[in-house]
Amino acid sequence: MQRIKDKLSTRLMNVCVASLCKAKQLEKAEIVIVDGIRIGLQPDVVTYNTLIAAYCRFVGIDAGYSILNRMKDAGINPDVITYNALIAGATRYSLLSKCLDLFDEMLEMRILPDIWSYNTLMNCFFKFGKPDEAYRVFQDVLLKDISVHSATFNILINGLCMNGYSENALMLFRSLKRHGFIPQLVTYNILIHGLCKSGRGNVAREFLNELVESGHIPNAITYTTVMKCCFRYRQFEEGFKIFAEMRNKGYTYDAFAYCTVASMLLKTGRITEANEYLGYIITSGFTLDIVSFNTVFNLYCKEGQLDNAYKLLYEAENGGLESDKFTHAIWIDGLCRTGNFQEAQQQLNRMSVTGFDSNLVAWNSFLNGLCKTGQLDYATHIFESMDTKDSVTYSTIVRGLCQARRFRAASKLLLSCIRGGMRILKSDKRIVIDGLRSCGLTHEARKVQSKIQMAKLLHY
DNA sequence: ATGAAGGGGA
Repeated sequence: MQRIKDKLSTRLMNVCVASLCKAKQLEKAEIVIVDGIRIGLQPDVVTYNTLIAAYCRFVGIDAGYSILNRMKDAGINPDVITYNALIAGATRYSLLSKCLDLFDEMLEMRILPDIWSYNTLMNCFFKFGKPDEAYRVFQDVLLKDISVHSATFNILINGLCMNGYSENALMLFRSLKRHGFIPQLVTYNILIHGLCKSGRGNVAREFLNELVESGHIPNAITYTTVMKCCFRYRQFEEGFKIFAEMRNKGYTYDAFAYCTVASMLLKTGRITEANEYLGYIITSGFTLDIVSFNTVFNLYCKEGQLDNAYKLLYEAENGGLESDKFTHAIWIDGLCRTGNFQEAQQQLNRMSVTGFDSNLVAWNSFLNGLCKTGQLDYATHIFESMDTKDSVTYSTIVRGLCQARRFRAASKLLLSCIRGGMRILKSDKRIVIDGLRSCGLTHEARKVQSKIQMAKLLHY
Protein backbone atom coordinates (compact mmCIF):
# COMPACT_ATOMS: atom_id res chain seq x y z
CA MET A 1 0.00 0.00 0.00
CA GLN A 2 2.75 2.40 0.99
CA ARG A 3 4.67 1.60 -2.22
CA ILE A 4 1.69 2.37 -4.39
CA LYS A 5 1.25 5.64 -2.60
CA ASP A 6 4.92 6.50 -3.14
CA LYS A 7 4.70 5.64 -6.78
CA LEU A 8 1.70 7.87 -7.19
CA SER A 9 3.47 10.66 -5.40
CA THR A 10 6.61 10.26 -7.47
CA ARG A 11 4.44 10.54 -10.54
CA LEU A 12 2.91 13.69 -9.15
CA MET A 13 6.36 15.08 -8.44
CA ASN A 14 7.39 14.26 -12.01
CA VAL A 15 4.43 16.15 -13.44
CA CYS A 16 5.45 19.10 -11.32
CA VAL A 17 9.10 18.86 -12.39
CA ALA A 18 8.10 18.56 -16.06
CA SER A 19 5.95 21.65 -16.06
CA LEU A 20 8.62 23.68 -14.27
CA CYS A 21 11.25 22.46 -16.73
CA LYS A 22 9.04 23.40 -19.63
CA ALA A 23 8.82 26.93 -18.21
CA LYS A 24 12.64 27.01 -17.94
CA GLN A 25 12.37 27.12 -14.13
CA LEU A 26 15.16 24.64 -13.47
CA GLU A 27 15.98 25.84 -9.96
CA LYS A 28 12.38 25.47 -8.89
CA ALA A 29 12.28 21.99 -10.39
CA GLU A 30 15.33 21.07 -8.32
CA ILE A 31 13.66 22.42 -5.19
CA VAL A 32 10.61 20.24 -5.85
CA ILE A 33 12.92 17.22 -6.09
CA VAL A 34 14.74 18.11 -2.88
CA ASP A 35 11.41 18.54 -1.09
CA GLY A 36 10.24 15.23 -2.54
CA ILE A 37 13.31 13.44 -1.21
CA ARG A 38 12.76 15.06 2.20
CA ILE A 39 9.30 13.52 2.47
CA GLY A 40 10.61 10.17 1.32
CA LEU A 41 10.01 10.16 -2.44
CA GLN A 42 12.71 8.77 -4.69
CA PRO A 43 13.25 10.44 -8.05
CA ASP A 44 12.99 7.84 -10.78
CA VAL A 45 14.18 7.46 -14.36
CA VAL A 46 11.42 9.80 -15.58
CA THR A 47 12.50 12.52 -13.17
CA TYR A 48 16.08 12.35 -14.34
CA ASN A 49 15.18 12.13 -18.02
CA THR A 50 13.05 15.24 -17.68
CA LEU A 51 15.92 17.05 -16.02
CA ILE A 52 18.47 15.90 -18.60
CA ALA A 53 16.34 17.11 -21.50
CA ALA A 54 15.77 20.48 -19.85
CA TYR A 55 19.42 21.00 -18.87
CA CYS A 56 20.54 20.08 -22.39
CA ARG A 57 18.05 22.52 -23.87
CA PHE A 58 18.52 25.50 -21.59
CA VAL A 59 22.00 25.19 -20.11
CA GLY A 60 24.26 22.98 -22.16
CA ILE A 61 25.30 19.46 -22.93
CA ASP A 62 27.73 19.33 -19.98
CA ALA A 63 24.90 20.19 -17.60
CA GLY A 64 22.98 17.29 -19.11
CA TYR A 65 25.93 14.98 -18.50
CA SER A 66 26.22 16.02 -14.89
CA ILE A 67 22.59 15.03 -14.35
CA LEU A 68 23.41 11.72 -16.00
CA ASN A 69 26.14 11.21 -13.41
CA ARG A 70 23.79 12.15 -10.58
CA MET A 71 21.38 9.60 -11.98
CA LYS A 72 24.01 6.87 -12.06
CA ASP A 73 25.14 7.76 -8.51
CA ALA A 74 21.56 7.35 -7.37
CA GLY A 75 21.64 3.85 -8.81
CA ILE A 76 19.21 4.50 -11.61
CA ASN A 77 20.06 3.11 -15.04
CA PRO A 78 19.71 5.34 -18.06
CA ASP A 79 17.26 4.12 -20.68
CA VAL A 80 16.60 4.83 -24.34
CA ILE A 81 14.90 8.14 -23.54
CA THR A 82 17.93 9.28 -21.53
CA TYR A 83 20.14 8.70 -24.54
CA ASN A 84 17.66 10.24 -26.96
CA ALA A 85 17.63 13.39 -24.87
CA LEU A 86 21.43 13.54 -24.73
CA ILE A 87 21.77 12.93 -28.47
CA ALA A 88 19.23 15.67 -29.17
CA GLY A 89 21.22 17.93 -26.83
CA ALA A 90 24.47 17.20 -28.65
CA THR A 91 22.74 17.92 -31.97
CA ARG A 92 21.50 21.24 -30.64
CA TYR A 93 25.02 22.31 -29.75
CA SER A 94 26.44 21.09 -33.05
CA LEU A 95 28.53 18.30 -31.62
CA LEU A 96 28.44 15.64 -34.31
CA SER A 97 31.07 13.33 -32.87
CA LYS A 98 29.38 13.45 -29.47
CA CYS A 99 26.10 12.37 -31.10
CA LEU A 100 27.78 9.39 -32.69
CA ASP A 101 29.63 8.48 -29.50
CA LEU A 102 26.39 8.57 -27.53
CA PHE A 103 24.67 6.38 -30.09
CA ASP A 104 27.49 3.83 -29.86
CA GLU A 105 27.46 4.02 -26.08
CA MET A 106 23.75 3.27 -26.13
CA LEU A 107 24.32 0.19 -28.29
CA GLU A 108 27.17 -0.96 -26.05
CA MET A 109 24.90 -0.75 -23.05
CA ARG A 110 22.46 -2.96 -24.94
CA ILE A 111 19.81 -0.29 -24.99
CA LEU A 112 17.74 -0.76 -28.13
CA PRO A 113 17.41 2.48 -30.13
CA ASP A 114 13.80 3.33 -30.99
CA ILE A 115 12.31 5.46 -33.77
CA TRP A 116 13.02 8.61 -31.73
CA SER A 117 16.71 7.70 -31.60
CA TYR A 118 16.83 7.23 -35.35
CA ASN A 119 14.87 10.42 -35.98
CA THR A 120 17.30 12.36 -33.83
CA LEU A 121 20.33 10.82 -35.50
CA MET A 122 18.89 11.53 -38.94
CA ASN A 123 18.23 15.13 -37.99
CA CYS A 124 21.78 15.35 -36.69
CA PHE A 125 23.29 14.24 -40.01
CA PHE A 126 21.09 16.66 -41.93
CA LYS A 127 22.14 19.47 -39.66
CA PHE A 128 25.77 18.73 -40.37
CA GLY A 129 25.22 18.79 -44.10
CA LYS A 130 25.45 15.03 -44.51
CA PRO A 131 22.19 14.14 -46.29
CA ASP A 132 23.60 10.85 -47.59
CA GLU A 133 24.32 9.62 -44.09
CA ALA A 134 20.90 10.80 -42.95
CA TYR A 135 19.28 8.90 -45.76
CA ARG A 136 21.24 5.80 -44.80
CA VAL A 137 19.77 6.03 -41.30
CA PHE A 138 16.31 6.22 -42.84
CA GLN A 139 16.94 3.12 -44.94
CA ASP A 140 18.24 1.38 -41.86
CA VAL A 141 14.94 2.16 -40.15
CA LEU A 142 12.97 0.70 -43.05
CA LEU A 143 15.21 -2.36 -43.12
CA LYS A 144 14.80 -3.00 -39.41
CA ASP A 145 11.04 -2.75 -39.86
CA ILE A 146 10.70 -0.13 -37.15
CA SER A 147 7.41 1.67 -37.62
CA VAL A 148 8.04 5.23 -38.67
CA HIS A 149 6.40 8.35 -37.30
CA SER A 150 5.08 11.40 -39.08
CA ALA A 151 8.04 13.18 -37.43
CA THR A 152 10.36 10.92 -39.45
CA PHE A 153 8.92 12.36 -42.66
CA ASN A 154 8.95 15.89 -41.33
CA ILE A 155 12.64 15.54 -40.48
CA LEU A 156 13.32 14.08 -43.93
CA ILE A 157 11.49 16.89 -45.73
CA ASN A 158 13.19 19.53 -43.63
CA GLY A 159 16.62 17.97 -43.99
CA LEU A 160 16.29 17.65 -47.75
CA CYS A 161 15.26 21.31 -48.07
CA MET A 162 18.08 22.52 -45.85
CA ASN A 163 20.65 20.60 -47.86
CA GLY A 164 19.61 21.95 -51.23
CA TYR A 165 17.30 19.12 -52.23
CA SER A 166 14.00 20.97 -52.15
CA GLU A 167 12.96 19.23 -55.38
CA ASN A 168 13.36 15.84 -53.70
CA ALA A 169 11.54 17.12 -50.65
CA LEU A 170 8.62 18.12 -52.85
CA MET A 171 8.55 14.75 -54.55
CA LEU A 172 8.66 12.98 -51.20
CA PHE A 173 5.83 15.14 -49.90
CA ARG A 174 3.63 14.42 -52.92
CA SER A 175 4.32 10.72 -52.89
CA LEU A 176 3.63 10.50 -49.15
CA LYS A 177 0.31 12.24 -49.68
CA ARG A 178 -0.61 9.76 -52.39
CA HIS A 179 0.06 7.01 -49.85
CA GLY A 180 -2.32 8.53 -47.37
CA PHE A 181 0.04 10.65 -45.28
CA ILE A 182 -1.85 13.58 -43.84
CA PRO A 183 0.47 16.58 -43.58
CA GLN A 184 0.41 18.43 -40.27
CA LEU A 185 0.77 22.16 -39.80
CA VAL A 186 4.44 21.68 -39.01
CA THR A 187 4.89 19.78 -42.28
CA TYR A 188 3.54 22.75 -44.22
CA ASN A 189 5.65 25.17 -42.23
CA ILE A 190 8.74 23.13 -43.01
CA LEU A 191 7.92 23.05 -46.71
CA ILE A 192 7.10 26.74 -46.95
CA HIS A 193 10.29 27.64 -45.14
CA GLY A 194 12.43 25.30 -47.21
CA LEU A 195 10.98 26.37 -50.55
CA CYS A 196 11.34 30.02 -49.71
CA LYS A 197 14.94 29.53 -48.66
CA SER A 198 15.78 27.74 -51.88
CA GLY A 199 14.43 30.62 -53.94
CA ARG A 200 11.04 29.16 -54.80
CA GLY A 201 8.75 31.71 -53.20
CA ASN A 202 5.93 31.11 -55.67
CA VAL A 203 5.70 27.39 -54.84
CA ALA A 204 5.86 28.30 -51.15
CA ARG A 205 2.80 30.53 -51.61
CA GLU A 206 0.91 27.64 -53.23
CA PHE A 207 1.53 25.56 -50.14
CA LEU A 208 0.26 28.36 -47.94
CA ASN A 209 -3.03 28.07 -49.84
CA GLU A 210 -2.99 24.30 -49.56
CA LEU A 211 -2.36 24.59 -45.82
CA VAL A 212 -5.47 26.72 -45.34
CA GLU A 213 -7.58 24.63 -47.74
CA SER A 214 -6.79 21.46 -45.84
CA GLY A 215 -8.25 23.03 -42.71
CA HIS A 216 -5.13 24.05 -40.80
CA ILE A 217 -4.94 27.39 -39.05
CA PRO A 218 -1.62 29.14 -39.73
CA ASN A 219 0.32 29.80 -36.53
CA ALA A 220 2.89 32.44 -35.61
CA ILE A 221 5.62 30.37 -37.23
CA THR A 222 3.71 30.19 -40.52
CA TYR A 223 3.25 33.94 -40.47
CA THR A 224 6.87 34.88 -39.73
CA THR A 225 8.03 32.42 -42.37
CA VAL A 226 5.74 33.86 -45.05
CA MET A 227 6.51 37.43 -43.99
CA LYS A 228 10.23 36.87 -44.35
CA CYS A 229 9.55 35.26 -47.71
CA CYS A 230 7.78 38.45 -48.83
CA PHE A 231 10.67 40.63 -47.71
CA ARG A 232 13.13 38.38 -49.47
CA TYR A 233 11.29 38.86 -52.75
CA ARG A 234 10.97 42.59 -52.10
CA GLN A 235 7.19 42.49 -51.61
CA PHE A 236 7.41 44.95 -48.76
CA GLU A 237 3.76 46.05 -48.66
CA GLU A 238 2.63 42.45 -48.55
CA GLY A 239 5.09 41.75 -45.73
CA PHE A 240 3.88 44.65 -43.62
CA LYS A 241 0.31 43.52 -44.17
CA ILE A 242 1.21 40.14 -42.72
CA PHE A 243 2.82 41.83 -39.74
CA ALA A 244 -0.35 43.84 -39.09
CA GLU A 245 -2.39 40.67 -39.30
CA MET A 246 -0.08 38.98 -36.82
CA ARG A 247 -0.62 41.83 -34.39
CA ASN A 248 -4.39 41.57 -34.73
CA LYS A 249 -4.29 37.85 -34.14
CA GLY A 250 -2.09 38.18 -31.07
CA TYR A 251 0.81 36.44 -32.76
CA THR A 252 3.38 39.04 -31.77
CA TYR A 253 3.78 37.64 -28.28
CA ASP A 254 7.53 37.22 -28.80
CA ALA A 255 10.31 39.10 -30.57
CA PHE A 256 10.47 36.98 -33.75
CA ALA A 257 8.21 39.07 -35.97
CA TYR A 258 9.72 42.33 -34.74
CA CYS A 259 13.22 41.08 -35.53
CA THR A 260 12.15 39.99 -39.01
CA VAL A 261 10.78 43.43 -39.83
CA ALA A 262 13.60 45.33 -38.16
CA SER A 263 16.39 43.44 -39.88
CA MET A 264 14.74 43.99 -43.25
CA LEU A 265 14.53 47.72 -42.46
CA LEU A 266 18.19 47.79 -41.42
CA LYS A 267 19.21 45.99 -44.58
CA THR A 268 17.33 48.48 -46.75
CA GLY A 269 18.69 51.49 -44.89
CA ARG A 270 15.43 52.48 -43.17
CA ILE A 271 17.16 52.98 -39.86
CA THR A 272 14.62 55.28 -38.21
CA GLU A 273 11.81 52.82 -38.80
CA ALA A 274 13.96 49.94 -37.55
CA ASN A 275 14.52 51.97 -34.43
CA GLU A 276 10.75 52.14 -33.84
CA TYR A 277 10.25 48.38 -34.09
CA LEU A 278 13.26 47.59 -31.94
CA GLY A 279 12.28 50.25 -29.42
CA TYR A 280 9.11 48.30 -28.95
CA ILE A 281 11.02 45.10 -28.28
CA ILE A 282 13.14 46.83 -25.64
CA THR A 283 10.36 48.66 -23.82
CA SER A 284 7.75 45.93 -23.88
CA GLY A 285 9.80 43.68 -21.67
CA PHE A 286 10.62 40.77 -23.96
CA THR A 287 13.69 39.11 -22.57
CA LEU A 288 16.37 39.66 -25.18
CA ASP A 289 17.86 36.43 -26.41
CA ILE A 290 21.01 36.43 -28.50
CA VAL A 291 19.13 36.90 -31.79
CA SER A 292 17.02 39.87 -30.73
CA PHE A 293 20.06 41.27 -28.95
CA ASN A 294 22.08 41.07 -32.17
CA THR A 295 19.33 42.88 -34.07
CA VAL A 296 19.38 45.76 -31.57
CA PHE A 297 23.17 45.70 -31.52
CA ASN A 298 23.13 45.95 -35.30
CA LEU A 299 20.87 48.99 -35.08
CA TYR A 300 23.36 50.83 -32.85
CA CYS A 301 26.24 49.83 -35.11
CA LYS A 302 24.43 50.94 -38.25
CA GLU A 303 23.62 54.26 -36.58
CA GLY A 304 27.33 54.62 -35.86
CA GLN A 305 26.70 54.67 -32.11
CA LEU A 306 29.56 52.34 -31.30
CA ASP A 307 29.90 53.52 -27.72
CA ASN A 308 26.29 52.71 -27.00
CA ALA A 309 26.60 49.44 -28.84
CA TYR A 310 29.59 48.49 -26.76
CA LYS A 311 27.84 49.47 -23.54
CA LEU A 312 24.87 47.32 -24.55
CA LEU A 313 27.16 44.39 -25.24
CA TYR A 314 28.96 44.83 -21.95
CA GLU A 315 25.72 44.87 -19.98
CA ALA A 316 24.31 41.89 -21.86
CA GLU A 317 27.44 39.83 -21.25
CA ASN A 318 27.37 40.73 -17.55
CA GLY A 319 23.77 39.55 -17.53
CA GLY A 320 24.89 36.16 -18.78
CA LEU A 321 24.16 36.49 -22.48
CA GLU A 322 26.89 34.96 -24.60
CA SER A 323 27.78 36.79 -27.78
CA ASP A 324 28.26 34.74 -30.93
CA LYS A 325 29.73 34.97 -34.41
CA PHE A 326 26.82 37.16 -35.54
CA THR A 327 27.60 39.66 -32.78
CA HIS A 328 31.19 39.67 -33.85
CA ALA A 329 30.41 40.19 -37.55
CA ILE A 330 28.04 43.05 -36.73
CA TRP A 331 30.74 44.65 -34.59
CA ILE A 332 33.35 44.36 -37.37
CA ASP A 333 30.88 45.95 -39.77
CA GLY A 334 30.25 48.76 -37.27
CA LEU A 335 33.98 49.42 -36.87
CA CYS A 336 34.38 49.63 -40.65
CA ARG A 337 31.44 51.99 -40.98
CA THR A 338 33.07 54.36 -38.52
CA GLY A 339 36.46 54.07 -40.19
CA ASN A 340 38.17 52.00 -37.50
CA PHE A 341 39.85 49.62 -39.90
CA GLN A 342 42.87 48.94 -37.73
CA GLU A 343 40.70 47.96 -34.80
CA ALA A 344 38.60 45.79 -37.12
CA GLN A 345 41.61 43.91 -38.41
CA GLN A 346 43.00 43.41 -34.92
CA GLN A 347 39.68 41.94 -33.83
CA LEU A 348 39.59 39.62 -36.82
CA ASN A 349 43.14 38.41 -36.28
CA ARG A 350 42.56 37.90 -32.59
CA MET A 351 39.59 35.69 -33.45
CA SER A 352 41.59 33.36 -35.64
CA VAL A 353 44.45 33.20 -33.16
CA THR A 354 42.19 32.31 -30.24
CA GLY A 355 41.02 29.30 -32.18
CA PHE A 356 37.52 30.40 -33.04
CA ASP A 357 36.23 29.33 -36.40
CA SER A 358 37.26 31.97 -38.83
CA ASN A 359 34.22 34.12 -39.37
CA LEU A 360 33.91 34.44 -43.13
CA VAL A 361 31.03 36.92 -42.99
CA ALA A 362 33.09 39.18 -40.73
CA TRP A 363 36.03 39.05 -43.14
CA ASN A 364 33.70 39.78 -46.06
CA SER A 365 32.33 42.70 -44.12
CA PHE A 366 35.85 43.98 -43.59
CA LEU A 367 36.62 43.65 -47.31
CA ASN A 368 33.40 45.48 -48.10
CA GLY A 369 34.41 48.32 -45.79
CA LEU A 370 37.83 48.63 -47.40
CA CYS A 371 36.34 48.60 -50.91
CA LYS A 372 33.69 51.18 -50.07
CA THR A 373 36.38 53.56 -48.85
CA GLY A 374 38.55 52.99 -51.90
CA GLN A 375 41.32 51.06 -50.12
CA LEU A 376 41.63 48.57 -52.96
CA ASP A 377 45.25 47.59 -52.46
CA TYR A 378 44.62 46.87 -48.80
CA ALA A 379 41.50 44.91 -49.77
CA THR A 380 43.36 42.89 -52.40
CA HIS A 381 46.09 42.12 -49.91
CA ILE A 382 43.55 40.81 -47.39
CA PHE A 383 41.71 38.94 -50.12
CA GLU A 384 44.86 37.11 -51.13
CA SER A 385 45.64 36.15 -47.54
CA MET A 386 42.22 34.61 -46.91
CA ASP A 387 42.16 30.83 -47.15
CA THR A 388 38.37 30.44 -47.24
CA LYS A 389 36.35 32.54 -49.64
CA ASP A 390 32.82 32.35 -50.94
CA SER A 391 30.88 34.04 -53.73
CA VAL A 392 30.29 37.12 -51.55
CA THR A 393 34.05 37.49 -51.11
CA TYR A 394 34.59 37.50 -54.87
CA SER A 395 31.61 39.74 -55.60
CA THR A 396 32.81 42.28 -53.06
CA ILE A 397 36.26 42.54 -54.63
CA VAL A 398 34.91 42.55 -58.19
CA ARG A 399 32.55 45.41 -57.34
CA GLY A 400 35.32 47.23 -55.47
CA LEU A 401 37.68 47.01 -58.43
CA CYS A 402 34.96 48.30 -60.75
CA GLN A 403 34.23 51.19 -58.44
CA ALA A 404 37.91 52.09 -58.55
CA ARG A 405 37.67 51.77 -62.35
CA ARG A 406 40.19 48.94 -62.38
CA PHE A 407 38.13 47.02 -64.89
CA ARG A 408 40.92 44.89 -66.28
CA ALA A 409 41.69 43.50 -62.84
CA ALA A 410 37.97 43.04 -62.22
CA SER A 411 37.46 41.08 -65.41
CA LYS A 412 40.48 38.91 -64.71
CA LEU A 413 39.05 38.00 -61.30
CA LEU A 414 35.58 37.49 -62.74
CA LEU A 415 36.91 35.06 -65.31
CA SER A 416 38.79 33.08 -62.68
CA CYS A 417 35.53 32.83 -60.72
CA ILE A 418 33.70 31.54 -63.74
CA ARG A 419 36.43 29.00 -64.42
CA GLY A 420 36.18 27.83 -60.82
CA GLY A 421 32.42 27.42 -61.11
CA MET A 422 31.75 30.15 -58.52
CA ARG A 423 28.28 31.67 -58.72
CA ILE A 424 28.50 35.39 -59.39
CA LEU A 425 25.47 37.65 -59.56
CA LYS A 426 24.31 38.67 -63.00
CA SER A 427 24.40 42.32 -61.94
CA ASP A 428 28.08 42.03 -61.00
CA LYS A 429 28.93 40.55 -64.41
CA ARG A 430 27.05 43.44 -65.98
CA ILE A 431 29.06 46.03 -64.05
CA VAL A 432 32.33 44.53 -65.30
CA ILE A 433 31.22 44.35 -68.95
CA ASP A 434 29.74 47.85 -68.95
CA GLY A 435 32.86 49.16 -67.24
CA LEU A 436 35.18 47.64 -69.82
CA ARG A 437 33.09 49.19 -72.61
CA SER A 438 33.07 52.59 -70.93
CA CYS A 439 36.86 52.76 -71.13
CA GLY A 440 36.91 51.64 -74.70
CA LEU A 441 37.96 48.07 -73.96
CA THR A 442 35.26 46.69 -76.25
CA HIS A 443 37.34 43.72 -77.32
CA GLU A 444 37.93 42.72 -73.69
CA ALA A 445 34.22 43.20 -72.97
CA ARG A 446 33.23 40.90 -75.79
CA LYS A 447 35.73 38.29 -74.61
CA VAL A 448 34.27 38.29 -71.10
CA GLN A 449 30.77 38.04 -72.47
CA SER A 450 31.56 35.07 -74.65
CA LYS A 451 33.33 33.30 -71.79
CA ILE A 452 30.22 33.79 -69.64
CA GLN A 453 28.09 32.31 -72.43
CA MET A 454 30.47 29.41 -72.77
CA ALA A 455 30.34 28.71 -69.03
CA LYS A 456 26.55 28.72 -69.20
CA LEU A 457 26.57 26.16 -71.99
CA LEU A 458 29.00 23.96 -70.10
CA HIS A 459 27.27 24.15 -66.74
CA TYR A 460 23.67 23.67 -67.72
C1' DA B 1 10.06 12.15 -19.87
C1' DT B 2 12.47 12.44 -25.92
C1' DG B 3 12.31 14.12 -32.18
C1' DA B 4 10.58 18.00 -36.64
C1' DA B 5 8.84 24.36 -38.20
C1' DG B 6 9.69 31.00 -37.47
C1' DG B 7 13.67 35.92 -36.07
C1' DG B 8 20.05 37.96 -36.34
C1' DG B 9 25.82 39.22 -39.65
C1' DA B 10 28.48 40.69 -45.78
